[in-house]
This record gives sequence, C-alpha cells and structure tokens, in this order.
Amino acid sequence: MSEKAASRSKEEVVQEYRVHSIQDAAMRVIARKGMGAATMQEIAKEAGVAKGTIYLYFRDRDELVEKTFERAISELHRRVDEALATDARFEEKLRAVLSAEIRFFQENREFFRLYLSFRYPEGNPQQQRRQKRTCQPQYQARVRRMADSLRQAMARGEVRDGDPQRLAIFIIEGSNAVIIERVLEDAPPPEESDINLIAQAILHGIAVRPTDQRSGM
Amino acid sequence: MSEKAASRSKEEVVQEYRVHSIQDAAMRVIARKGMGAATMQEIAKEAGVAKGTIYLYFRDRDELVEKTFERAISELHRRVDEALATDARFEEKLRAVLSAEIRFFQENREFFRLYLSFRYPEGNPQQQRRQKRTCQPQYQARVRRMADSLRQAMARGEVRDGDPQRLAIFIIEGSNAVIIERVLEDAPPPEESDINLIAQAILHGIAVRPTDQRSGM
DNA sequence: TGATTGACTGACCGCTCGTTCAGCGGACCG
DNA sequence: CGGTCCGCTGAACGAGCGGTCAGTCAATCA
Repeated sequence: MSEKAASRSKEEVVQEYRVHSIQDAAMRVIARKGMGAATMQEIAKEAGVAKGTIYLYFRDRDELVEKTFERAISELHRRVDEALATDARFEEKLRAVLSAEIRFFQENREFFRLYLSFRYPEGNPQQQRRQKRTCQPQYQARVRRMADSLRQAMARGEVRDGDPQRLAIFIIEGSNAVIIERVLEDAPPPEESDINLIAQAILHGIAVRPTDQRSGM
Repeated sequence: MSEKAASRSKEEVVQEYRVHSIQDAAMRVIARKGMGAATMQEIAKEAGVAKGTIYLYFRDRDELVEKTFERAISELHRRVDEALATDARFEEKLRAVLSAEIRFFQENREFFRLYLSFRYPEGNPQQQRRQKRTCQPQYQARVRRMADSLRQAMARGEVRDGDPQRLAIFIIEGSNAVIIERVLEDAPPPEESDINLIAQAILHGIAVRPTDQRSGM
C-alpha cells in the first residue's frame, strides 16, 4: 500500500534534501567569504554537487540567496513570535526574545553575515528592488512586532511614552550588536549574564539612580 | 621668492584636489551602488577623469576604498573625540557625541554605506586581512573610547557598574541605527528630539519608574 | 536484456570587471 | 618656434563570474 506513495514521497524527500543541503552550503560559503565573494562554483563544491545542479533547484543566484535567507529568518521570526505571544509583562517578553535570539544566532553562527547583507542591501537598483520584496519587509516586520509590544507596554503603563518605532530600532540593533559580538567570541559568558546586561540597559538605562540601592540579582 | 615655492605648491594643490575629488566620487558611487557594485569605470566618470587616471593616484581599487574610508572616518573620530575631551558629566558628553554623529552623518549622507562595508567586512581572507589593519582598528577605537568614558563615569558613580565593552557596543550600535534611520528619512524630526530620545533610553531606560514624575525637558 | 529516461555533470560562452600601457597633446624651455 | 616632457587617456587584455546545454550513465521499464 505504501509502494507508490512511499516512492513518490521518497523523491520529494530527496529533492528537499538537495535543496536544503545546497542552501546550507550557500550559508556556509557566504559566512566564510561574504555575500559578494560567494561564487556559485564554491557553493556547489561545498554542497558536493556540480554547478549546473544548483540551477535545477534554483532559477539563479538571487533566488538561491533569497530562499536561503527566508528559510533562516522565518525560523528566527517563529521563535521571536513565540516569545512575544504571551500576556506577560514587557520585561519577561523582552527577556524571552533576547534568549530566543541568542540561541538562534548561536545555533546558526553562519547566518549573521547573510542577515547583514539583507539588512543593508547592495547592488544596483534593479537588484535592490528585488530584495525589497523579501528583505526589507522581513526586517520591518521585526521592527513592527517590537514596536507593537512597546505600544502595548506604554498603554499598560509599563513603559514611558516615546516614539515606538525609533525605540524598537534602538532596542533591536543594540541587542543585535551585543549578541553578534557574543556569538563571535571564543568563550562567551553565560547566556543569563548577557540577557541581564541588555535587559537592564534597555529597561532601566545605565545611569545610577539614588533609589536604585537594591543589588541586582 | 614665492615663484618656485608657489609653483611647486600649486602642483601639490592640484594633486591633492585630484585625490580628493576622486575620493569624493568613490564615496558617492559606493553610496549609490553599494561597495560590491561600485566600478572603477563609474567612479572615474563621476570624478570626470579617465579610468587610468585613478591609477596614477591610487595603487589599486582596495587602496582607493581604504583611503577614502580613512579620510571620512578620521573626521568623524575627530568630532567625537572633541565631544569627549571635556570634563563634563557623562550625560553631557553623550549628548555632545550624539549631536556630532547626527551632524556628521547628515553632512556625509553617502558615508554610511561605506561605513557598514567596513564594519562588517566581506571578501576573501586575503582582502579581509588587509582590511583588518584599517577597519577593525578604527571601529574598535571607537568602542574603546566609549568604553573608557563609561569606566570613568562608573568610577565617578554616574553610571552603574557593568561590562563597559558590551555597554559601549550596545550604545554605539543602538544610536547608530537610529541615526541612520533618521538620515534616510525625508523629513527627520529636529535634532534635539532624537538626541533626547536616545539619551533618555541610554541613561534611564524605557521602563516607567514611580519616582519619574517630572515632565521631560 | 535492451531501450528509455532524466538527474546530474562540467566544459564552455558571453560578459564585466580591475588593471595596463602605448600614444596623445598641452605646457613649458631654450 | 621646434623639442621635450609628462599628466592623462581609453582601447585592449586577462581573469573570473553567472549561466547554459550537449553529453553521461545509473536506475527503471517493458
């Protein structure tokens, strides 16, 4: 009974395996060489296939890079959304998001080079217009999510009023920078330590306050 | 008596003018097209000279880009250093630095693309090793300066204790992101408004505090 | 078992890029 | 005014890229 079905499924599995192994190879090569210097030849070699094979699964280089980026970023967004989907206080949400991001970038160390290439796209306007459809919306969705959480928290009186868009950008990029720094380190401190540092800075700032005499945990 | 001296000086002036106009052209083209897509042909056209002429003043493309970056970033560092060179309280220093950065990126709107290319360098290891000498030290110097100011402020009891390196990265990248966002906007809000937003976030965080009942400014 | 298929290959093509260099022409000298 | 210099030019070159496609061969079919 599973004869035909299994056979068809097997082909699909093989296809998916090929697609994923090429995407993984692309990610590794881009991480090593940078977006501009990553050639189809080297990606193919890394994936253990011939250059022409890639074109059986992806229209061209742009589509390969685009799909590779989307697969990774959607996983990050899934985890961040999960962290934001609770009714907890803003501080708890923030800590959950930071934890999710740290783990994600730790598990996907190669991803950040690709992430940056899409965050600040290059290429001629034609290429950029193409990327706008996938990269900018992805990033802006992230900013919007954070901004929405901030607005909620402002409405609840947990967070001071202020431009949520700008604050979201400040929080995301500041956190990102520390997380990337952390991921690039040989022996990073415990996850909790960096989460505390970032969350403290975001929530209460760095200035000493007279009322702030409790020793932090 | 100024006959010969003037003539020699005139040649030097012409040389310097050529060098600078080529660097300015490089900056504009990189801003338009991105680091990878900026060709020598287009830079030459933008500068109003022939392609070969560039090679009379720069060994190769790498040297042109490197020198162009250094000229711009050293101007930014000069202004930031000036802002940090006082004995003022940390808050005043921070505001002065933010003001300097906002003005710099506003006056050099083309620079940020180049800045990012050096902040997260691409290319093969050979090219990267080359860039390490100029880009990473430049960025790390910036982080170090901020970290030093933080350490001072901690010693004076103005700023809570915490890893100065990580806090400096958080502050610089968070601010940068907002400033770049601001520079890319068509009608940015008044400079003071963004400085207040960033300084507030850095110094006192975003959380509402019971003791924080004064209306801002 | 011979025929057929199609996933896979890699030599090849057209193109663009950074870099070179033989030659041009205006400025200056004697 | 003819000769020399030299800053400058842009056609030409080689390297290296993305993308193509005729050919290969193991798996499958009849």
